[in-house]
Amino acid sequence: MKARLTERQNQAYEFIRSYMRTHRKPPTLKEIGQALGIRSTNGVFKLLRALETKGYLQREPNAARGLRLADDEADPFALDEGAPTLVVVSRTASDQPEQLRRRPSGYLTVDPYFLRGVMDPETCVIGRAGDDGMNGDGIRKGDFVVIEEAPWNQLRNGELSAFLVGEELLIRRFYFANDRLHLRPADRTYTEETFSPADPRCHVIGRVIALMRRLR
Amino acid sequence: MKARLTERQNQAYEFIRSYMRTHRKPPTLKEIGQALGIRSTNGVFKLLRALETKGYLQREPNAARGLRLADDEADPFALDEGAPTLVVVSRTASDQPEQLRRRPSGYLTVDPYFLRGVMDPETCVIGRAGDDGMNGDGIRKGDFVVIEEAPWNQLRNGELSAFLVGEELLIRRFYFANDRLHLRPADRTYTEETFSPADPRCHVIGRVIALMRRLR
DNA sequence: AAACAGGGTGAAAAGATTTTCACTTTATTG
DNA sequence: CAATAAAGTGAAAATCTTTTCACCCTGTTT
Repeated sequence: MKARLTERQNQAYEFIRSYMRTHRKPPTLKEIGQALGIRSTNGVFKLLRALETKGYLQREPNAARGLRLADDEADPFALDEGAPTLVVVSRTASDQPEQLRRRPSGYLTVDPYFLRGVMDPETCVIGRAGDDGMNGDGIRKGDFVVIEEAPWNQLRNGELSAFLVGEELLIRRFYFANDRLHLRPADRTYTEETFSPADPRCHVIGRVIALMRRLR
Repeated sequence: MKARLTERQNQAYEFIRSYMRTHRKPPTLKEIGQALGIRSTNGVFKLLRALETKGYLQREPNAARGLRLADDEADPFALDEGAPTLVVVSRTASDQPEQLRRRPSGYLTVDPYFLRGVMDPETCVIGRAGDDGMNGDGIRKGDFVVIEEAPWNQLRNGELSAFLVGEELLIRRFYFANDRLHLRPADRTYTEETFSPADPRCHVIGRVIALMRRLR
């Protein structure tokens, strides 16, 4: 059982964790000090040493940002308590669409409210809109889209859907006509593309059921 | 579309990626050099600069381990321990803006990734865009917006912000000029409104930092 | 042939970061 | 009360890291 943390130590610990989440790397002593209002790096140094001896932190001596949380091995899927965590697929996965989930670029937690109607959250992935072709529908390049995986013959005409074409994840309205898949953009500056269902250049991922965007 | 990587650049990129997985932080130039057999940090430096201009990497100048994979948006480390749950404010709260949180119409879980830069998730609430005044910026009526609460004098000019005006939650760009608050829509069909800072008809909630939309 | 991009070497300069030192404050405790 | 632990201040020293400079080598392009 780990030793109890003092209020101040807990603040430091919490800051480090939240910093690591957003920055993908540990903070420097100075950054921690700024966040907690400590002017001397030595003040921070002592806090960290305390956290280390209490077993909350591991430090790598003399290394810049040489911090690591002692218990950060958690499986992202293990802690679903209501909110499922979905794979964010990486753009470099386009060469092997079958292995979308194999090379995740990250994970995002999504409120179940946005997964309404989905039988199994495991059938969903998150991607990022690759262009501005759906600007007219309020979807911008870079937006995170929650996609329920589905083969093309399960998509309804006009349904907002996601496709892997070339290196890009395209969001389009899907139509099936004349034995061909039609990907219709909402913007006139983008042209409608059509593919035969068997065309390997176009991989259908599924329907888009939600959208998230970070604004800063 | 991203430029192709050379063999060497790809090796560097892959090393950085695998290093980050195991170490939970980016490597130093020296560490990269050791892994690839490059004796001069300058050799590594040039590789990184190439990766940056080709869009595979982002660098933070002069910062130790100031690397970040461009294709690595959400948290790859899963330090998760439950995403914060925020209050969704009800539209009927407009009569008593001070008590926004008192009458929640619901709760939503938000991944910490979308709260970047927010010190305390408790300072955030969620509202729903009351009109289409920001259609031009890809925000539609009914969208869920995550708002970091802030008084008007802490908002920067041009910052996407949220206001309670009448019965509606308005999303607008905020400008302060001539001693008045200007709420500027992105759509011509809506007119810019201005208020004196003391005007009780306009209640400033804060800045909009993220957006979520259910699409079915 | 000259010009250029990709990759490197070595060394040095410029910054960033971590550690150490000496001393202070506040609250708690035997 | 004197002793101790937690938390800090300020400054300086010791290390790390990133950046810049000057040059070298090898293909490919012009």
